[in-house]
Amino acid sequence: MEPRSGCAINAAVEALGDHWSFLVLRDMVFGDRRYFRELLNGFIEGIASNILADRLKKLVAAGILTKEDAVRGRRARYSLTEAGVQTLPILFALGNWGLDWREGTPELRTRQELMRAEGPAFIEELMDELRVRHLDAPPVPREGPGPFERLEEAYRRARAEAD
Amino acid sequence: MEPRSGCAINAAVEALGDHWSFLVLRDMVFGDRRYFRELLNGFIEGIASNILADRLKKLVAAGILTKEDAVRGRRARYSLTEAGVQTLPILFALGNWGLDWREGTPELRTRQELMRAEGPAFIEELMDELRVRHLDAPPVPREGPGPFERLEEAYRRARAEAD
DNA sequence: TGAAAGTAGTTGTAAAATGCAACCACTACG
DNA sequence: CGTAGTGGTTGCATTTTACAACTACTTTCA
Repeated sequence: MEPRSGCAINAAVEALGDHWSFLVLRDMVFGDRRYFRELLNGFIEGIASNILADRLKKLVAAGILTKEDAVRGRRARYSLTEAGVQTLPILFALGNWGLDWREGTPELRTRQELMRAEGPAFIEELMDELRVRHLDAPPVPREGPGPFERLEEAYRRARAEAD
Repeated sequence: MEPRSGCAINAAVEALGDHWSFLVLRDMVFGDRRYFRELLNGFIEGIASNILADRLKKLVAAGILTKEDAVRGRRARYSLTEAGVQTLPILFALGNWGLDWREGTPELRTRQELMRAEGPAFIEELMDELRVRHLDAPPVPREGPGPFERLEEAYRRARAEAD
């Protein structure tokens, strides 16, 4: 596909900018989903299987994901590439905007609010953890819970408070 | 339009996430274009007039833009709302990603490279300037050129160097 | 070994979005 | 009054998306 221009913003929009690509990345990152069925069934927005298949194919072609064990009928795992990991700041910026300008269920707001409260260093921490999970980077030496665990924890606390 | 979920990322994608909305915002912000024809003729990617009309209408409906002087035949000016100004970090994140992971013409890379080099404070400065231009905020007291002028300058320097 | 359940998709068809070119109603200006 | 410019709209062809059913293959377990 020929890019419509040499603009960096346009390049990102062409690679990622449709209704589903960002949501696929969101679910891979924050839902830790890496298999076709996992993604298909996990989507709160309800994606069709052919659209998911198409988006995964395009994201792989664009170098944002890789696909392992590509044998038909066998569970094939999708992983983020470094380019995929680097989309996290975009997801954060999108979520941050949506948090201010659109309503959201209290549970779903929690994640974004925590990320915002923790600041930019937290985004870096999440990206490092993604490199461990998806790119076989050596584990980050750390005392206490990792960034995703802290998100989970905040989520549980918010739910407990809501009761 | 019913949102497909209460997720903040999904909210942003539904409001902004199609091939054109981000590019309209980009041209309004960085190209300082605020009129229909200006946008229509200015697009390096070549947008159709009905698509531009539709996107502007949707962005107004979503509270991201406002439209003044809406008399048919008279120049109608579009302005960013505060929600629109707040999309700048998203544009920055998209451009930053595109800069690393896609090719771009040297001229167009300049803007993004400067923004990256100047850091997060520069984004804030740009947003303040947008509030002056679009929201009638009082001018920012400042010695020397403003952030958009500095972008222009860097752009000119890059072109001069290329020759 | 053989049925059942699970895997990643594909296929067919309808609906929606997009792209293109021509056209429209109005205003500003000389 | 005529011409150029304004912000669009209209009609139609093409492309993309959505939904549901179906396929080919593997794994599990009796």
